[in-house]
Amino acid sequence: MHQHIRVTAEAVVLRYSSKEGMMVLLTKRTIPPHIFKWGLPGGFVHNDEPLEACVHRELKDETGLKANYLEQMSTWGHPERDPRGRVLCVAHLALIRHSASKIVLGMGTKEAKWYPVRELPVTAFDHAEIVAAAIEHLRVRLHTEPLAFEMLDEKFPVSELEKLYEWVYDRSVDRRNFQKKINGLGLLAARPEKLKHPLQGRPAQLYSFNRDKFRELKESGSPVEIFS
Amino acid sequence: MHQHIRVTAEAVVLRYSSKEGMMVLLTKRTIPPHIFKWGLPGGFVHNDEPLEACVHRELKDETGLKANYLEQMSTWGHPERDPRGRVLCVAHLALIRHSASKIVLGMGTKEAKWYPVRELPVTAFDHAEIVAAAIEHLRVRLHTEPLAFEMLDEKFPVSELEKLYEWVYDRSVDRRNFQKKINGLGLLAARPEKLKHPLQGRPAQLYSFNRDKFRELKESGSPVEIFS
DNA sequence: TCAAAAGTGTTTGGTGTACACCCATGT
DNA sequence: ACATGGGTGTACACCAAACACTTTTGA
Repeated sequence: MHQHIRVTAEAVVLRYSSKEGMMVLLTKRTIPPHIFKWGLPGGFVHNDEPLEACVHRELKDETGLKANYLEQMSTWGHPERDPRGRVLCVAHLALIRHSASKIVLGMGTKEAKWYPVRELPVTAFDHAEIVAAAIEHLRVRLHTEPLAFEMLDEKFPVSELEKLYEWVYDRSVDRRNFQKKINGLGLLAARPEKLKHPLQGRPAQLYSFNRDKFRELKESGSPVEIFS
Repeated sequence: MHQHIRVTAEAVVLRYSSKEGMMVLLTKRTIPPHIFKWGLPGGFVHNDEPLEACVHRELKDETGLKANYLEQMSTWGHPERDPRGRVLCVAHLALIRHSASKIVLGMGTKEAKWYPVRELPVTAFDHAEIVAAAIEHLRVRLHTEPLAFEMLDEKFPVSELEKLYEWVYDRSVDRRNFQKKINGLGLLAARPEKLKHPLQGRPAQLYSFNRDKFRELKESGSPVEIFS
């Protein structure tokens, strides 16, 4: 008996801004099956290509974007998930900064668009499920891994970080306690400058993520809990 | 260009006992590549077979065992990981009770054996890495998921549960605090009987895991932390 | 001067952690 | 009686949670 299984690598690419919330990158299918529905960027893996390389390549081709962070998430292998036959999907989680998320379509490329994660259009295959799984994955990872900083600008006000966490965990957080906790860990480094021209209100102090400090904490044994 | 990628589903099958610690099930390869080295149970996925079904089938065929718990873990896709060509491995974590872990070889089946996780023999492919990843996976999951109970007998003394956690997190835990924490959650139900014929010392109270209570806690919103 | 967001400190309750003695059994 | 593991309670420290007023800016 000969095995015939095809494999795709796809990515749930997320960006966040306090204004629009969490958004996911989708591309419009131009061929059947599921023609004209929206799906995850990705595609068939080349024979000699690592999975992550495939995601990067397809993402570049389809949208011109470069993920700031990429990790494998889960593999979707239900035999009936694709009407064309057996197609395995190795799903990835990709994060990108809002400021670097402008889509540039290549020649003859399908349409691509950012959609609010909580207001998806009609999606192809099991891709809506995969997006949901990605958010669940984020929920687990954000407690202990500094993935939030992969979505924020290099310099950001604390409130932006806080709102990201509020979005992911879908609850409000006390500003003062949040700041205290984060400062207690020493993971943020204050920048000399402040946020220029806020839309309203007092300009916020800008911070950047102290990656070295995080590594240090992590290696010092005790588990690091960024957010509870 | 035609895609030619083969796919295997394999499992890191674990059992635990306080006497021997965590052990992993390995099978001895009888054909090249890596002939005579030890590898994970598993094999090529049938065209119309779900991934988990494949793991169950191969496990049954190769060792006569039935996993008590099975979940997908990660997919290993490096192009050079198998000298025969491109072979993707969808790795799973499987748990089994020590009392149900006696290997029964089928006809003409390869040799299979339990090995202490921290004293592996010479392994095939990247399987040693996959075992390490499984332990790491357990470490993350055991904080919040009741997977420990999938490895213990239906009825068990608290000390057995405690020692399992001590093994996984590789540190000692205060008996009294552990008991208090677990009882506080109400996840254990005392059984009327006590452990018969302990090797030494006072017979321990037996408990069983209260799955309904766990579900209830989980659904009541706040995240359940079984162990910190 | 008003609206909007940012910055800051104290109190309190709950929980993780450290710690020591007695109990039940087999030998 | 002794060795071995099982069962239990208390004190302390720390951290998470609740909570309100002042400051800085643009309009």
